[in-house]
Amino acid sequence: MTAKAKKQFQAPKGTFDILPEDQKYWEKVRKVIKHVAIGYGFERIDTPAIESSDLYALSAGETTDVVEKQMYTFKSRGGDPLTLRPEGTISVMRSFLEHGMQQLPQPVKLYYMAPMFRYEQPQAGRYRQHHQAGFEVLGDQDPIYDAQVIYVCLLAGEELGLKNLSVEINSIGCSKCRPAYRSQLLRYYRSRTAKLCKDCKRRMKKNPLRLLDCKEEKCQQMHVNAPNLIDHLCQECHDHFKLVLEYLDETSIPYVLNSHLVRGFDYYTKTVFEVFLEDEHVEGGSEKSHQRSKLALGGGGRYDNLAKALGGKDVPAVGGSLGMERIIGVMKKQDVKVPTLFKPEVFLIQLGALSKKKSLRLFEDLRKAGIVVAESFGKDSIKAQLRSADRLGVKISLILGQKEAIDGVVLLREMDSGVQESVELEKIIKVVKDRLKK
RNA sequence: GAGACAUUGGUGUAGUGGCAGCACAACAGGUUGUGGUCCUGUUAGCAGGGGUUCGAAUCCCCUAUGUCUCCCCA
Repeated sequence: MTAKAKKQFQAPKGTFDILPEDQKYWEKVRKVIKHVAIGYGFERIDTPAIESSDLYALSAGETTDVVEKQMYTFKSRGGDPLTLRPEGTISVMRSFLEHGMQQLPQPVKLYYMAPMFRYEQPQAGRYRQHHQAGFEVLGDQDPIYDAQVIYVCLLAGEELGLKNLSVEINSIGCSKCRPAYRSQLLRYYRSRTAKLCKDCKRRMKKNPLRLLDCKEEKCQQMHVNAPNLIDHLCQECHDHFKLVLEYLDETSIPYVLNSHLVRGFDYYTKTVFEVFLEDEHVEGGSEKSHQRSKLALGGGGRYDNLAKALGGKDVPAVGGSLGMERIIGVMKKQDVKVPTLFKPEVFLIQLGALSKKKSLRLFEDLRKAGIVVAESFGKDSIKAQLRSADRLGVKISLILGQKEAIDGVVLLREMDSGVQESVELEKIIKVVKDRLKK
């Protein structure tokens, strides 16, 4: 490939190819997510990668970063503008309402694994197309499902062999108590606006709850005395949150309350949470670098108002999602072992025109018998083919030469010892199977 | 949207203004139809464009991509 062609045809910025060598990680993650989901009664749902653009403006919040500047939106011929989905929850709710799933036994538990699209500056662990695995429980307001969703997210990580996972949790109230809190918060900060950093001034207008999350030291000093959301929850939200925590106490989940935790979408109510990896290898060890080392693997929360925002009836719901790229990144970093996908046991070698023709049939007979076979039929020298066999680490090579093809036999070579014997073609499958058992 | 650093064969790298080298990988050989180790050979690169210079991988500018801070998020 010339340099020019390479330049011209790179994968688009912030996207990447998942190459064969990495597929084992993806396969493992998909398998474990599916296993955990099914174990907890979640059924698979797949929604389109495109949705009506209005869907997101109505639900996620028009002023959220994602809706404001991270969506891939385009005109569809003659129809409403479409958007490549930036997240999964909204599509699931849209589908729930569209297909009248309120008529099913409640709650409806759904899971998905799908690519998401956001226009932003790529960095490590942050892409324009990334994959999320999500769990949603729709149609039930019981706090036990908040706890279950959190548990399932963490469990998926643990079943994948990840260490040092933890959960941060908070309640951001509901449409009854949050507005009141918000105005209290604004009152507190309004007198102190001058001292706030540039970003916080913007946050005051856009999303006051985010003020609490600021990392600037000066701002943080102010946050200490700011009104605390937890103290301003209405009775219902308070009781709900208390129960969520009590249920979590029954699990082994290491959770931490974080009263500053706020999530990026407007549709969240009551419980919000994030799954983190506590990184042990912090260089330098300063407090700042320690904070940075915390990597968010996923998050979620309750979204009781989403259905209404989409024009449906009240559907209380809670869900969470995990970033698959980030999980795989941690698996590699923590050196989690995953099985190789293609591990042939037998290698079929052909020599000469006649046996080359016959090898296709023999290969298929072996495969049909459940034996994992490999070949390099395109190479004609026995040397090259044996080298391939060796590289693949097979136990047995079958050599079908010109002589053997005529005599109706095949040579069976044990790769470790180099011992060879001639076996009749009709018996070869049985013999190979016996040898592989040893 | 703001700032910093980076980019040399498929991969990892050396080369600070004077012949682009090394290792691994890949491919082909090392005399009849036999792998690993070894030996030989082949393929393949200065991200793209412009500028300075007798001469640029090297210095300057622009672009692209990557990485890291912010912002935000998975």
